[in-house]
Amino acid sequence: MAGYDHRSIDGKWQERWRARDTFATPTRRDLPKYYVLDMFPYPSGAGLHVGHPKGYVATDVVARARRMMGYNVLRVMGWDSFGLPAERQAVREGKHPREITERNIRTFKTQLERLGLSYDWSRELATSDPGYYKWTQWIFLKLYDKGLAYQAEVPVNWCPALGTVLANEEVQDGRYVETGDPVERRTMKQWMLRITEYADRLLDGLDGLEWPEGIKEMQRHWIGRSVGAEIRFTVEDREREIEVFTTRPDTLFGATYLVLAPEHELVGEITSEAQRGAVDRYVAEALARSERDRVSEAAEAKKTGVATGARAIHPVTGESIPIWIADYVLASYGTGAIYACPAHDERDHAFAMQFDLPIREVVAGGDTSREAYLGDGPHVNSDFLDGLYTEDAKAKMTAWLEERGKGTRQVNYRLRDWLFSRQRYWGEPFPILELEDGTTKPVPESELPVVLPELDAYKPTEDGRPPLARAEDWVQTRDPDTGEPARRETNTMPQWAGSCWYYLRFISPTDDAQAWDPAEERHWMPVDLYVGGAEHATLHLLYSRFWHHVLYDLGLVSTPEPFQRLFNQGMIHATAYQDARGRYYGTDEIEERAGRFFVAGSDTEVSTKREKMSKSKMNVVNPDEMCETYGADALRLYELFMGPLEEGPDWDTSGVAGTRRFLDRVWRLVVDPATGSLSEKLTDEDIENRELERALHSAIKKVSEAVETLRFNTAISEMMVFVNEATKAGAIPRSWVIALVKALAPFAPHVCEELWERLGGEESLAYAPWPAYDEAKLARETITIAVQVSGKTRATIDIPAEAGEAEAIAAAKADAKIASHIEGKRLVREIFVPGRLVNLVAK
RNA sequence: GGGGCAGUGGCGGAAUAGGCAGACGCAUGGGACUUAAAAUCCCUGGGGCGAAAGCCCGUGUGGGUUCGAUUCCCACCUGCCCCA
Repeated sequence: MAGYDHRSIDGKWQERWRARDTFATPTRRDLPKYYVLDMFPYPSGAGLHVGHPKGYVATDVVARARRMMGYNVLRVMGWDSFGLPAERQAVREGKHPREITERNIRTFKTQLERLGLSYDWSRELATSDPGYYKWTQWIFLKLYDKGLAYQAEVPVNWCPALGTVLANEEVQDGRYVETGDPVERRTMKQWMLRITEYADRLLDGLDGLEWPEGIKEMQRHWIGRSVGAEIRFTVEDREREIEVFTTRPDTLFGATYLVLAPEHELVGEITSEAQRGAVDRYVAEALARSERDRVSEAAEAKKTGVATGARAIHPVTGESIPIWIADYVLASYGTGAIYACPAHDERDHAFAMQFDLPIREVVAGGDTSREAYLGDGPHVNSDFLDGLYTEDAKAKMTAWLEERGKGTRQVNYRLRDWLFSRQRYWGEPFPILELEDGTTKPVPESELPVVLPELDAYKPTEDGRPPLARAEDWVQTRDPDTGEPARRETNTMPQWAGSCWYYLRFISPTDDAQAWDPAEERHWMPVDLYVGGAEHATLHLLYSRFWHHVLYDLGLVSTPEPFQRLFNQGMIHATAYQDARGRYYGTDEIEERAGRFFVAGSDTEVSTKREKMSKSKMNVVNPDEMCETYGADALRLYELFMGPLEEGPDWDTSGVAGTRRFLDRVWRLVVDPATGSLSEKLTDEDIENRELERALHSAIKKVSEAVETLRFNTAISEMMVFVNEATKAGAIPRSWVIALVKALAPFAPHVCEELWERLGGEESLAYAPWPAYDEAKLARETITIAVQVSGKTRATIDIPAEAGEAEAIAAAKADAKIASHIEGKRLVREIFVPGRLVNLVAK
């Protein structure tokens, strides 16, 4: 046996950790804390593939290393277990969603356990557990009490086939992306959360966070704060005003017409009789198009629109200008109306050209007859703004409007309030009662949780009410305060709800009396490191920050922000094979012939494409098989060795064989493969091997830094360098090998525990002190530097590390090769870069 | 359409306050050991010319700055992500 037997060792140590409760969260409070968190998964029926554990392995390395460094570590895992897929699977299999969910969780957990991840499983939680969602409902009541939850008639994406509202991202080209069922816009009464009230706080809070700059930028853009003015135009011959929002009040003198969104409430009222037919037709057409389609057109694309026949009074000049409707103006942004300044806005310019409307330049610097000029410049044709540049002109115009009551400074957001209800079964019921007089009333805290009723069908009712309406006995209840009849709310919360606060529940997961213990919360929060996919950049991370800010305002948590540091791991890719009809095939169904790929035993040619690993693309690799063949440690190591954590490289199973070979080499440093006892090479005597010792300290340093920087791939290669050299060495001090085993332990805990035990270590090395490195041992006495002649490297020379400029240049000139290159030439410059090179510039 | 990130051997990737391009691993080829294989160990490992020493070219393309550019600047091409 040239290596170790992972089949017995993996199981042995996983069993010991379990039996000894090795990863129980520490209760002592005199150590610095470290809360490292994975974005918890939705337990789908497909199980894990090797792409999933990448982030979990990274956080496990951090958690294990931090424990050895003397930190109190909180390391936990749970399940985002409410959601539509389980409900659909339940319908297909004729089972209860709870049953499906529990089965999927068992599969996920078994798979994760095989990887030896150091979770404190006693803190496991699931958002669909009544003991958990009791507190989700409790937080909803806090939002409700604070006036942040309200019901409103809002336009939604309604899918008649599914009988539910869909999120914007689930709809494309008027169809549900998964089933292709048509989706229509419909106005319905929905629960909304007033996230817009926190827009500024969510924006400002980003500044202090250690998040990838790109993610912060995405959140800023999503919130989309813009400062401008709301300006009131009077409709000619009517007692009506139209409010428009603009970020460029400085261009008001360039306004030559108004545009209303087709849905604008005044459209019907102000349209002239002559235009009514055209307007009605246009409005009907516009409503059929999705908002996404309407805004996705290029700014200079052909515009459509219709004049209403009405006119408005320019608030500054008193001029009469026409009012149009056009679908490039959205009802949901600003006031649903704009004034058009075609000289300085691309869309307005395209529109004005299309319908031959006047273009009036008010900012000098471009040729506005040809295209909109968006740059800055002195204002012209603008009366009291003439000569001013944009910034000053904006301020002056806004002040002018405010003084005369014709407008106000206004901050506008792209962010909308959060549509918070779904017409589904498998979600949190709202703790809300509807009384006979039509008013709503929260369920008292003492009555929580409002438990999901048992149902045997999960579709909406025949008349289109949500599935919970089927539970008549549950819906019909009584107001616990008055005993009067009441009806329960039959909508459920969206999947985002449970994931908004799970990191807090991990602090006190089994507490029945409170959502979390305040003293514990003060100890553990904020999350020090949060690792997960970038696909949650806006929604999940914005929603949970919103809830957390509210909880902070209520004095329920001690920090305004939940996640101090965020890191996005990349998604692993693999080759996917797809035929002309779009069907995917697994690797085992494909054969290669003459450089082309075919479905095995057929003439069906398939194309190859690099895709994110996914069950639906048939390109997954199962981690269980990797653990079976190569062991959990080799898999863990490869997940991190394959590239930087944020990248998404292609999976290559032979790479796992490579990391396994490395682990076998480590094993053989300690264990003699012939005898099975400790290697004869290990010695307790001092050894003079500066290079090997240097490699050891360099590896320890690199790994120590990686715990902070998360650059694991280069840290692993540094350990490989040491092991390669140690393998060649005749004898190695036992203490050096012990230091390596400790540094490698967070990556490959099973084999390292076993080696540690054989080397005489006691209990577990999970809490063994982290090895120190010595900068002095990293220094070299003699270094090799490059010698260039006119910028081209011609030789390398060995010089003492502390050699100065004169010494180095003299040594360079003394080199025979260099001498031949500079012979007969004049040296015009001599450059010395300490530790790097000498460059002799010769002519 | 806008913004961001990236492009390095057959492959994943290393190296940027500008300083020996290709660490480490995979795949490849050769050798040792072996009856043989597996495993292990050693060597090779961007391209071209050359017997060799060595020389020339080479980090998407084209320019620029510099003694010196994978790294900085400009333009372009390609890919991915986000937004629209």
